[in-house]
Amino acid sequence: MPWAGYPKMLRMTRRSEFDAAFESPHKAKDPVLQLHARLNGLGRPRLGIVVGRKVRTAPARNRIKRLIREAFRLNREKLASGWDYLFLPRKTEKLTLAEVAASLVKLAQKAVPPAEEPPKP
RNA sequence: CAGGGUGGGCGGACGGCCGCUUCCCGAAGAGUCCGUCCCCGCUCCGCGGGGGUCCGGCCUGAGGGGGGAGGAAAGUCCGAGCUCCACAGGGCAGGGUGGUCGCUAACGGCGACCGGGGCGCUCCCGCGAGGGACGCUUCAGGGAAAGUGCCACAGAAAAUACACCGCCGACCUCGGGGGCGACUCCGGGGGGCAAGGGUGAAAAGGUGGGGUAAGAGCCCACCGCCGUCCUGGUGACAGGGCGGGCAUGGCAAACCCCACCCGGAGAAAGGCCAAAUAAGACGGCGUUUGAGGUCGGCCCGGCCGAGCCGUCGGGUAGGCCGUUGGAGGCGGCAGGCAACUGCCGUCCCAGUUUAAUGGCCGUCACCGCAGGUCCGAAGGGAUCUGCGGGACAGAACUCGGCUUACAGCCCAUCCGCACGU
RNA sequence: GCGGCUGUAGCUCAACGGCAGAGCGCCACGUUGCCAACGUGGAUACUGCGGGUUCAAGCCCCGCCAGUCGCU
Repeated sequence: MPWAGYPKMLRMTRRSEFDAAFESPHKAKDPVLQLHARLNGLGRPRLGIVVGRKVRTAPARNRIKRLIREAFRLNREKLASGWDYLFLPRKTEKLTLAEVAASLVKLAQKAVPPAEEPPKP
């Protein structure tokens, strides 16, 4: 069983990090999610989530974030290290973990060019 | 019985796997950062350099243990604590509250009481107007004889009352008739009246009688109202006696008046550390004859006070504290109608910051629908199987309320043998 | 966290507390061979929602909802 934790070092926490990810050219989207990916030079992947006020209530926003976090956590093996992954939800109602996970993996592979994957330190 | 009303409570449980956050313990490890220890130098406080890693702290951390959303955490509508503004002073302006008494840290909250309004196949009294009892319900409920303003349309008239239809023909007068005459009859005018009609949300007390030409508080009785005194009550008020023929329409959630309350800003408060630009340019005001500040406006007084304001240009926007033990929860006893309070015992119960408290699965319980079986006279109930469902909503300094949202369940009480079956 | 403003016909806006209106748009008819323009007539609103005050509320008061703009 691979270690599937989600500590703070795997999260994006700065305003500047989010702004940089939005400026990145590596983008992909499908009906469920939208992804902005960016090289972070840290040798590990990091996750950022933005759920707008369009989703009215706080519990609904939390639900979306939790599902995306869970999908990220369980599928980290399939993601390229050294990248920041900023996700935005496009579908906001009746989400399931399975569809979020499928979308997340697919978009990550689509947005990140395999050649640019940095060597492990 | 179903189904409702009112008040109160709960807001799924258990297990498996994988995670998040915080606190504590901590095998072991590393750096040589700080303290400490040793040596050396300098002008003996101290400072600088070198070294050791025994001890303490910091750092990393296998593993173990404890805690981890709500009744509304929400809206931000009130009230406080707390922090800063030197103290939080006076007046104006502004805002808020509004029956009384109490509770409270405080409140626009809560409790009890008082007083209005509305409703009743209800009851009692009265010829009647109406009064009383009971039950339910509702009220932002100070002041309208300080002032100002408004009251559309309709209507004759809307607050100095008034006279369209109408009623009267006592008094004055004109015309006509009858009678010898005293006088009398008819019609009109001046005039008298406000009972009836009609309008309106509202028509200037009401009912019954007397009275009159007709009428009218004109007079009387009762009901209502006003004034005054007495009694009871802390009080709002209540009850009673006496007096007055009745004045005082409504609106203050219109301006306003009265009483009481309110200094401002808010944890992005505020404090500390680190990092970074620059001692930037131009313009204006000012240094004891005082700029500016004292986070809403004006004035006065007091205080601080040498810088302040505008435009352009540039830099940083990271960490720690505040930050969770409190008007605190639970239980018992006592006081009070109650809100609530006192005493004793006991418990420690989130502390995040792109923001934790979760994800998936299973079992049970719950609810709805469909079908079967059983019980009952029936409405229904019990049980089994299958399918579906699980609300409103996420702490962000902390409390007390208010308001709003909410699947389903439980308890108490009331309506309901029926106008649902 | 603190504060302001707005909500009325399909759209943009009016309305001393007294019967909710204007412009554009829409519909019908006329005009034209047809269309546009023009002319005539007409429809369209539980004034965001729920209460209250008042004889009477779009307007006054209270509570919600939605939108929008600021400050730090």
